[in-house]
Amino acid sequence: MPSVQELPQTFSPAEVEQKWYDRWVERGYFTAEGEKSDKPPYCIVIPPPNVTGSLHVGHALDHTIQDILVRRRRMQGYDTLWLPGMDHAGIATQNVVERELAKEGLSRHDLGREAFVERVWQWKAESGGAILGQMRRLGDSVDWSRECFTMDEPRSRAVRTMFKRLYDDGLIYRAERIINWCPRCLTALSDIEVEHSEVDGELVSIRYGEGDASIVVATTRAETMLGDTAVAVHPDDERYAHLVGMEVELPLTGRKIPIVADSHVDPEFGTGAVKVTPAHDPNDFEIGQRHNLPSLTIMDEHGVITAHGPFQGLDRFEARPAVVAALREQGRIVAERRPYRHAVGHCQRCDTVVEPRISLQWFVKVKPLAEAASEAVRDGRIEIHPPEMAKRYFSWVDNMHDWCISRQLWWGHRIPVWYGPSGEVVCVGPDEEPPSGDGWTQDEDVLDTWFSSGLWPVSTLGWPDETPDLARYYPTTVLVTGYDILFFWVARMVMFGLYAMRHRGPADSVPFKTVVLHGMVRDAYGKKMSKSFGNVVDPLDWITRYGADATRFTLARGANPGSDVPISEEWCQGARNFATKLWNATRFALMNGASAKVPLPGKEKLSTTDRWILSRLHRVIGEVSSYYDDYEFAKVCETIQAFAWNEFCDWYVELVKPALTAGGEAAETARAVLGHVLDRLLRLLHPVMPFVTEELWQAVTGGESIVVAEWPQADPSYFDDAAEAEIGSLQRLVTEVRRFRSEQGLKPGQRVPAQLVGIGATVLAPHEPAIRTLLRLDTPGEGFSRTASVVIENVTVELDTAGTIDVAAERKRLEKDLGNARKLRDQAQRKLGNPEFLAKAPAAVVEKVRGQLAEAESEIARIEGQLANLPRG
RNA sequence: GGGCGAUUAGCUCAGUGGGAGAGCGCUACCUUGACACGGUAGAGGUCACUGGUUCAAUCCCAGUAUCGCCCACCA
Repeated sequence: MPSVQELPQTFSPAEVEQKWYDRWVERGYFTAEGEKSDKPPYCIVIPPPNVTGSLHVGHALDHTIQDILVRRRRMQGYDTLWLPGMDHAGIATQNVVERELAKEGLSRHDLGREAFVERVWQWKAESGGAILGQMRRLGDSVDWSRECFTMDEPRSRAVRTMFKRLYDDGLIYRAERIINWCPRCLTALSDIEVEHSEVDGELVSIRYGEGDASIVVATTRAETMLGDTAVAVHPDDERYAHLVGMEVELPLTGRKIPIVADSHVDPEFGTGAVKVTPAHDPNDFEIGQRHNLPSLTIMDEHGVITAHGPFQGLDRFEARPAVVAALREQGRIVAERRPYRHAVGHCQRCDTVVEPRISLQWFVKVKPLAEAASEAVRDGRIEIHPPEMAKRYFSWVDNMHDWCISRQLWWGHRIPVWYGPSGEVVCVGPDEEPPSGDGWTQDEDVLDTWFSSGLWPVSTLGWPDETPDLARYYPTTVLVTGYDILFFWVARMVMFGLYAMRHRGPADSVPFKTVVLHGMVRDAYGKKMSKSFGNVVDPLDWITRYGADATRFTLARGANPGSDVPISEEWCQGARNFATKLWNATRFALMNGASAKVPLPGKEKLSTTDRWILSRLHRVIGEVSSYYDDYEFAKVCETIQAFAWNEFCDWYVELVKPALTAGGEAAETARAVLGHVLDRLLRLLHPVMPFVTEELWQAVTGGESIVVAEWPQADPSYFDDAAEAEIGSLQRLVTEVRRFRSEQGLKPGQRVPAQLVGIGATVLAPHEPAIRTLLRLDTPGEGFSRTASVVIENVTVELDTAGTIDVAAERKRLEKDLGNARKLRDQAQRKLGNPEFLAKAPAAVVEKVRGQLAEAESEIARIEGQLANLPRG
């Protein structure tokens, strides 16, 4: 425990952080108590970061919020479990490792499946270790004894169990359907892994058929016409009624294709006729199903044309202009619109244009799961915060398509299905032996990475086993994550959690009771962070230069609910400055013998100043506690900072200095109050700034650790309106005289003889010594000559400025103030003179306006008095 | 195309049916025995626009404009 002497002059975060984090872990503060605990449980599972890469500032925000919640609950006496872990991040990680291999001139196929996966595990070991180090630097109070990985043995078992159960329940099926395909990653993608963005394309209208039997279709993807198997028109479209049922010749191919009527077609768009390519467009696929049309695949998995003819071997983007050119040559192009902006799907991981493709894949039948997930939020078993975000949740779960879960990757959970020599299909549970014998092979594909993430809240607690942790910590209390993965992750956890734990009944099968969504971290101008823009913040860099506390404070300070989080280095410096301010205030207090170990004297012994700061402290404790309860982290930070800096440091410490210097009973009391306030203040701030508060709290209290200190309680018996009013009045007096001194160019250090006329009759009488110290006012001696005066409420401060004062400037200033005061008075009078106002406004408001009028009038009197006191000339 | 949100000081954002706020930035003065990562004082805003409701609107309602985000199978 550092003593006064050991507390160095400035705060150096690096040493303090390292020292305390190690000690916290050693002492087991972060380890959940588990079944033996008699405390209420509080559990958060971490959104597992991808093993690939390192933590970015978005993680820092996410972790800061979770750590704030967990640290506070720990102090409140909960048995807290913050469960850490990482995600194998299938496609993302595989891509990273493939890129590494490419540097060596190798592809994953050169290594083969087994060696490649081995290589990814190696990568995971290095990269994952770095992430754990970053979490320690941030101060994450996670339970390291329970660390998980989505591909470790227990989690893999959970995945296989889930797959098996869903399969047996008929909620997982295999089918040949049109799916999103990335021709670069060479895998299927789910709907949400496709990002739509607007691109400039070209809309060409092509005439199919000849003469009377011709029809014009419009397309942005001319190359797919090679795979057309029909043309569709709306059933009620009279323009084409005579053509329905006929066939037209498809240009370039010589094939005849039918004209069908389908209500999907919008007669208003384009020519009202659509070319139908069932193999390469999801809509057309459905039209094809409805009309029993053949699907003609004309591209391979790389997006290269396979159709026989002159276009064979061309990439889809080369084929497009080539096809158009060929059609133009035949006079088939009747119109072109270019550029034509339209939305095109891109692979979330590599930005390649996604190609709809018919293939055999595994799907989760989401309807029953999604309905349950929707219901859980609708009926309040899960609360989404901020509530506006629930709309997005509903719009997604209520309109979800079946989820394609198979991926043609090597890194991930291999699908636990075996195929027999005679076409048998066997889904193998985790505790079962796969069928052996000739001809049996396991499915080559792996599961979508979100399949295992969706199980995270159950799998990390030991599911499918009924472990003590699962019994105790499920449902988890809060889930904290960015709104960007509401669909990817949150909705799926709800679906899977409800399903996996349904034996517990509706209330206890939800994976978490509250979802706290935060925004994205942005730069100081609200711009998205991006490498190319050069505005990316590395949290470790800030931690190194300004400390983890400052970094965390900056993030929490920006975290207003429902909006993105802007941060800047300057603000981080400000947060660092705040830590330093606290450091020095504590040093000052300790240097003067402050301690939280001595009990606070009885109220009758406390000065008004003491009672004021205690009143404010206890009100702030109450406010801040409810801000914590409401996930209002920005307000938590703001309120604590404003109290600590603007009230405690700027006023209380300054006011108490004379007493401390003088010694005696008042000093004794002040020391106790300083200790009391710092103790509470530090505890209140600890969840946000864990390190500096620990270091200082140890020095002030000598307690074991602030990590396990009790959460401060607001004690209403300290609320003291009279003391607050009195100090408010004192502050106005001091500020007004300071203003006068500053505007009159009196140097701050310059002592000025003054008398405080009338102070004896006011509540400020006992504060006269403090006022004189703050304002550097000497007691008047021989030859005192009043050259100026400042009037505040019932006190006139008469000053001997030993020279001329700038009367004109002062008069100008006072007249401006007078104008403002009169404006306020007139406003209040107008209201009070309005019978309708008096009749209809609530009594409290009328009272308030009366108060404003009185205040304005006294202000006017004050200023007029001061103007009258101004020396002439 | 559908949905959501925003518009308040130079910047980023709070805020309330009844006298416009914070942080940073800016200006001036100050190395005062905790702190210059500091202190004191100050400047700066028709609360996007237009209508409506109300005794009273920055706040509620409608519309307009601009910006942002999400969803989406109009070729």
